[in-house]
Amino acid sequence: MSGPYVYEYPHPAATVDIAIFTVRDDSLRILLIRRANPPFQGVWALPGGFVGIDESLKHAAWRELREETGINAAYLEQFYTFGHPKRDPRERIITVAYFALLPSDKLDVEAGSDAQRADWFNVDELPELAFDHPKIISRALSRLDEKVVHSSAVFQLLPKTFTLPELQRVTELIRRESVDRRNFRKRMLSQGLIEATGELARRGAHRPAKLYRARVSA
Amino acid sequence: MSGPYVYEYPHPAATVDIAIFTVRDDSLRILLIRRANPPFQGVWALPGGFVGIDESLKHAAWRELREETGINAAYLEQFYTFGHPKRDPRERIITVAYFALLPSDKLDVEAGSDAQRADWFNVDELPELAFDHPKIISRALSRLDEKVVHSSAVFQLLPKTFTLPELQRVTELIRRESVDRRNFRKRMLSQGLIEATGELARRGAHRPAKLYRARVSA
DNA sequence: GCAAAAGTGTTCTAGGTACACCCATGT
DNA sequence: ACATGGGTGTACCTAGAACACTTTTGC
Repeated sequence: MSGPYVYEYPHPAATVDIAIFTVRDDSLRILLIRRANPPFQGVWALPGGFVGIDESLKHAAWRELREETGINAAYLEQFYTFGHPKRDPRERIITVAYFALLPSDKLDVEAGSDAQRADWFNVDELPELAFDHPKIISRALSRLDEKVVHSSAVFQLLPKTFTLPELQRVTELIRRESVDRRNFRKRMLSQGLIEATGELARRGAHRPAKLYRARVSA
Repeated sequence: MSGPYVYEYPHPAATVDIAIFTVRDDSLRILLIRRANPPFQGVWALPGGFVGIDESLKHAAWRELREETGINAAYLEQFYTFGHPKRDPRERIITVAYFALLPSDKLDVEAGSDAQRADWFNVDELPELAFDHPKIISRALSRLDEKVVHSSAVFQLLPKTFTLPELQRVTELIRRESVDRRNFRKRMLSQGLIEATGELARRGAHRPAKLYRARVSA
């Protein structure tokens, strides 16, 4: 399995890039890695890599996710493919972009341990980014917003059990607008997507919040 | 610009495929072409082709659209990328799928003239299809459904002016469910997306319908 | 005048929004 | 006791759903 590989016509390279989101320190965060090699050496970028010639796109995305976070259970969804001819200075590279949602309590040491190599950035305070990654992230964020409105994907960003204020906060971080607490509760509880565990979360000098879990969809 | 092209690592090929929709003879139709060469010679398939090495994905999609229909004005949107390693028996091919919406009155002779080569198929009566094109079409249809609910893309399937019953019919063909005429009218007119032209459409032995046009979004 | 499709209004229901006070805890 | 954040209910409004008769035309 080593080159050279010869084709009659020029072929682009294919990669996957992953926007891995989580909620941490009261902000929506995305995992970025510092590029070890040119081009854009030392610049922050989305985790990603080449698609194996016999590897499905989703498999490549899972593999990258595992390599960067140590996690192999997460919500993973393809959202767009970027293929501008000059988006990579080396050669023509088409990248299939995925986003992944990680529960805040599953953050692996691997990613957090070496902030020189990988770090979780607040989506509102992004550093300079390699390639067309600002565009990719911006599209990932708007897709995430749609997801939160029209599906139950938010739960993927929370631990198995969570409180309603936590759920509301995550929603607000993504939607970028705040909602009335009573209306939020009413809506959530009437939709039947969550159920109380019966436990309480004692988290400070105030009344404890009830814990809920996402109901497995029928 | 001729081979051979040599790479250190194996590269997939990249194509675009387009699901081109229109409404015709009271049905939602998709343009298919009969494959002239192996694999799947003689079998119906989505129009599509290889992405030029210096060509953007969207440009490739426009080019294919133009080549197959003669049209170069239409609603065109990328919706998913298919990359299963075995989806093409020849080599690894990753295809970026687009859908296009054509107004019923702009159908070009090119596509209609030679039914041996290209034809408009009712989406409910599709022939046997090459590759993973059934999967691509199925995904295109569900995306189209979402579009119709959440955006004003439907207008792209209609002539510049149209009647409310026509608009309703197109919506019903895509959504696959019928709605009450009065409620449909009320909703459309209250949204302010259409405006009356003042003209009437005399189309048979019955009361003529008012013509409307889509309002350019503010 | 008859068949065929277009046009039109009201009532009911459900979901969304606005809004303010009491409750359980830690210190 | 007090500061902090969690929990709760009502009134209003808007959008969607159900529903039947009249109008205009071509033949």
